Amino acid sequence: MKRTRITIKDIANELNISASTVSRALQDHPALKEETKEAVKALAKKWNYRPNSMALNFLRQTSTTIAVIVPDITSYFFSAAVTGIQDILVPTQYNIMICASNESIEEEALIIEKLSKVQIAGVLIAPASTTTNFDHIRKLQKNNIPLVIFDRDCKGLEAHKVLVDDYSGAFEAVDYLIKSGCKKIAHITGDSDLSTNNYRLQGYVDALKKNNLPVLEEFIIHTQGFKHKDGIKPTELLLESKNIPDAIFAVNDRIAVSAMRTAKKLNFRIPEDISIIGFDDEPHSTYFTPALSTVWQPVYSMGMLSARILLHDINLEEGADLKLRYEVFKTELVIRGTSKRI
Amino acid sequence: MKRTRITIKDIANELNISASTVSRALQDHPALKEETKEAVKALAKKWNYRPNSMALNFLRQTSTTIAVIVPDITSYFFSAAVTGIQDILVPTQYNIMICASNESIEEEALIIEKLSKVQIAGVLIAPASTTTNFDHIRKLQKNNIPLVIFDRDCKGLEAHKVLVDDYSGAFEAVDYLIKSGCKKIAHITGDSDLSTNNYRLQGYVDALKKNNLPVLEEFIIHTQGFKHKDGIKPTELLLESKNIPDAIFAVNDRIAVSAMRTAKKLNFRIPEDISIIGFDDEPHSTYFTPALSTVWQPVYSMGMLSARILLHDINLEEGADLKLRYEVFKTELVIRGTSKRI
DNA sequence: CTAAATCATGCAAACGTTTGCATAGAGATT
DNA sequence: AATCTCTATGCAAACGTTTGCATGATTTAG
Repeated sequence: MKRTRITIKDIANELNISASTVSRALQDHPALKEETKEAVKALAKKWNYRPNSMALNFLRQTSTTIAVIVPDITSYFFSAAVTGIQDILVPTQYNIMICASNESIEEEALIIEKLSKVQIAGVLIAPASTTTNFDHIRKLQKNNIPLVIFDRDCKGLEAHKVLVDDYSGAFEAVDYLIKSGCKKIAHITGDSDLSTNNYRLQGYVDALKKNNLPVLEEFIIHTQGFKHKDGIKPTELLLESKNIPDAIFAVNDRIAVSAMRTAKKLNFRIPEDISIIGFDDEPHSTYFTPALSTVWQPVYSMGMLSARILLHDINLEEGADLKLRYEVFKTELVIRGTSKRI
Repeated sequence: MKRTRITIKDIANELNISASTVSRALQDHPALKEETKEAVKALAKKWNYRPNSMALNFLRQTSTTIAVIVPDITSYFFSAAVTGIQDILVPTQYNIMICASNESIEEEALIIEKLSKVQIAGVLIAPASTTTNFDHIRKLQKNNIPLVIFDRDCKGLEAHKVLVDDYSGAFEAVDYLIKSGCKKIAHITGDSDLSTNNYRLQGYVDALKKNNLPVLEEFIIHTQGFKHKDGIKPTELLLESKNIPDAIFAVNDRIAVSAMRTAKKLNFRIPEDISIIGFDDEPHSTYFTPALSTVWQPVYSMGMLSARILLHDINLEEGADLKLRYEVFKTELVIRGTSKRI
């Protein structure tokens, strides 16, 4: 009981005309008699004719699939970005293929390898935190596949980029902490291979410097992952040391949240004894007690703009000269309960 | 500077043999001379030949794309399920296309409409909460596209189904609350069109009955969405009424979390004055104070099994008789700080 | 030494659609 | 009546690969 789809030939046979006429009729070709067009369209509708997309792809040698590569779809941050991408792409003819690299450059390279087998129309990528070598990404460019890099920068790689101003986001947060009376501000940062982490770290350092506060190595703690559990040890380290900080600026909300819980367990009052500010503004961050102060990122807009830029690139005529876009979104400081009011 | 991919014909020309021989050489056809095969393979490698997947798809009239339709990729629950699906599908030849219905039957139907234009190998779907009519899903079946429904049941639709035992998950949670001394247990439930909500409600009701507690209509509050904000009003309603409950069993963690915050704002102590149990066990639920008691669902396993069942169905030989799978996963009650110890 | 069997390879069709070019028929112009 | 110009349609190639069948060359058997 194998389904055989209606083809253009079936319609042609039924109406005793050629396949080309049917094809043209369905495209409203001006050279055709109105009568013929109508007959074709009527039968096509009656028989529920659907063009065979695989024949089309084959003919044109391009597919209508756009790939999105993100480090982790489980995190709110990337799933919100993907939502933005979808909201732009769904109304178009393009379909979206979402791939997760699990923060691993190896998996990322494997994904690109697999994608290069199926032809794709374009790629949106937020590189893995371990991606320091861009050969696999360059391979896409060599194959003339339109590409947009978002959220995380690939220094030295020329491509469309849509980023967030992590530096000034971090700077503002730390500057606020200082203005609210904190003098010993620690920073829990992540993998130093990652551009976003570095920009945030730099913002932290510069805010201290600007306010004539010392930059202490013991106050900068590196952690590996982005998950809640990765915030526990660093916080214990800070709060059980001799030189206890009066504020923690965490690289993201998850770390901030577990710093909060760890501080509470160690009987610190928030924000009286220790202020905490995160980064991301995940939806549940408001619901903690006290509610988390954090840095909001326009992640949905970032997804949308990335998708728009990619679409534009894909639809560029052959010869047109390509102008690389470099877009940076501003963050917003959201002060809630884990930091003192100015 | 348009890239022209190496084709089988290019190799054939270079070696002065026919395209068919090249094709067979690459497939290790036994009738070919070892010598020829090696020459072909060597050149294919040297020239970095990649089979044209669109030609293949066209020839076979099937694609290697599997679609996953979920109500919302932003929620931890579905993104974790998708991760399970990916972990099964990525090592195969299949590619995954993820689509979000935004809990809307209209968008869901639109997605299926769009998907039926591109041929797809199979579909995994967690239906939207508003999906009460299954015509669009049946259309897939009519087109002989393998299908697995997961997480949410479509009563009356015959298909592979992979679900979670919401009923007993809810029953156990409420039974626990009663055993811990609660006598006036309220339930914040969701959209009554949704199978999972109904099973949870039924489990709640039956647990009360089994323990000879009255089922009070005023203790069953319906809310529309699944987001944090949807839990505020219902909780206020409950805690500001004349008959104040001593426990709230919430339909999911997000609602539970906002019930928690609302209760705290109204100066209830948790769990002394009011116990709270959620459903889902999202990663951040542990990090609230007190940590949220909840019902864990094996969502990752559910995703994996769904993908495995779909793969099996896709690879079924033409005539083989199809046996519909109906799998139900057990939940696990996770008692933390928002409920009293027994 | 001829016929049969085996081996290695080529030919051509098929998948569905589009599109440049050709052409049949009708009407208009000389 | 011969030529020209439209108008409406058909023909055939192209996209890359696979595969059943045919075929030429070589080896083996009788």
